[in-house]
Amino acid sequence: MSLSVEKHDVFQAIADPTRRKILQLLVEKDLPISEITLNFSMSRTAVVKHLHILSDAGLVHGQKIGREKIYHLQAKPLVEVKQWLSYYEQFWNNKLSILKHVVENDGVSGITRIEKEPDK
Amino acid sequence: MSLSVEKHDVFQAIADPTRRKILQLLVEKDLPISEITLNFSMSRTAVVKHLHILSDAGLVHGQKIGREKIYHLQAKPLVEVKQWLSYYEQFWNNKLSILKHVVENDGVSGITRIEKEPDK
DNA sequence: TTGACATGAAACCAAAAGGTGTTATATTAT
DNA sequence: ATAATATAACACCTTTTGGTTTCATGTCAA
Repeated sequence: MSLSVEKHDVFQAIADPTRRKILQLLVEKDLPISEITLNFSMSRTAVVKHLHILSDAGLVHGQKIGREKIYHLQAKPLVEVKQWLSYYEQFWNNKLSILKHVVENDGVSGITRIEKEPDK
Repeated sequence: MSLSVEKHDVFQAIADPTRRKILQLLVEKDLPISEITLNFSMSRTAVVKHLHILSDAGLVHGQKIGREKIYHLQAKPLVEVKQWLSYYEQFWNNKLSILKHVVENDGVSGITRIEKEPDK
């Protein structure tokens, strides 16, 4: 009953290009299913399925108004992805962070020549 | 032939929990396939398939040393996800950013009561 | 009230995903 | 040389995905 039942995983929800495009469309403004569908070359039914997946992940919310169902973007669940990413950020930012992490965790293999190797 | 042929999409690569766990394992240290497999209850062949997908996305790199193939984490491709996310960050950070965006893009529907509503 | 519109819901389908097991090959330790 | 190890390469299987079409239902406008 809570706001985040999330039957579908956020990571899986954003994995599909079509769904990412839907999110992008909803950034500009809320849209009914029919208008969302206009932006794709697939059937309305297919779009609806994507909307359901996005909805299950908590990324959009559809509200029925009259005969239309207006979808609205809800970006909050993306925080989970953001947090997951932030953990890995140190591994592409600079090699010193990697060294630090390796030393702290006694990992050794693979880190052969760290010496120089200019950033990037 | 370039370093980023990326047959597989990064978004799709990180969508699977098993693959995310593999990345996590490789954070600590480089590992051969056999050792990676020890962490899962699936066959080595299945793990190898996940490694291929991660490799196609540029997230790991396997180097054959002797009879072992040592896999190494390469976080850089995650930057793409980070950038994609940063675009949406404004929509969960504070409502003022949303208002700003809406005004700039003439989107109107859906933004009903922005007035107060304390940050978070 | 009647037709057009917007969505809901169901049945169906091909292809991709995620697994399995078997067999072959290269490498290392004895 | 030989056995054990580590991986590669297949063939095969089941479930999930992403899509389709068809039909039913609720709502709005004339």
